[in-house]
Amino acid sequence: MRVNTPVDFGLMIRQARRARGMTQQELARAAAVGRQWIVAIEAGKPRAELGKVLQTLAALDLSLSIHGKGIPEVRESEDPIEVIDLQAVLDAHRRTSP
Amino acid sequence: MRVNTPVDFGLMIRQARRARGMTQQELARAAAVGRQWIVAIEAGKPRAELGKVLQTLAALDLSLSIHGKGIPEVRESEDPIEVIDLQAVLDAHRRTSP
DNA sequence: TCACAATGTAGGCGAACGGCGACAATTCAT
DNA sequence: ATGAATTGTCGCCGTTCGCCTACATTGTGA
Repeated sequence: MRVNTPVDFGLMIRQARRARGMTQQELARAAAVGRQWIVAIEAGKPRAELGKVLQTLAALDLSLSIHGKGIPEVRESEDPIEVIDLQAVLDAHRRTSP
Repeated sequence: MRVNTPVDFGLMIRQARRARGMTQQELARAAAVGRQWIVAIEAGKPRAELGKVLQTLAALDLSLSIHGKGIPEVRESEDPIEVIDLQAVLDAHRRTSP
């Protein structure tokens, strides 16, 4: 889902936290932040620091993607998809089951 | 592309800015932040405030998406995806590169 | 309904923010 | 090679952060 504002982040974090049955206290510990910081970010605090936001998303096993002109779809270092020689697979299949 | 750390944000912002032929000064004005703030965020400052980061992405016409368990794929109000006639695209491709 | 957990709020504290101006360093075109 | 544009760094300053403790509020289950 797209996130455009700090309020969006708050809603998403709260939703994901609840989906995992976590309390604010638990999430705070998992993300290494104070409990009131969770309260604040879930309320959409715009001046929250970026690093803690990312820590929190990670603690919730959420991932962020960025899109737009000039941004490649994937990074080299990102887990590459397996390369398959479709032709070879098909050939092999034809040989075994004609 | 996935972004996991503040450094990732910095790289993406710089890349998008250059892809648009903008100077740090111009981006700073467009995002309503100081020029030194752009310097800092592009360097990966972890304690930058969330709101300004989002302003900057908006100024670059970049969009953020969040994914994970408990997060719906799209929001009701989100702009619908373009409908593509795959068959037509494939037909055209076959004609140009048989 | 009642008690307890979960969540939201307030004040105090040291630390860091981000804007600004000024200056160095780097990049780039001519 | 040289000069301008772009980018990076420094210090000052008022503001805000985020953590903490403690207390108010809301929610939830027995």
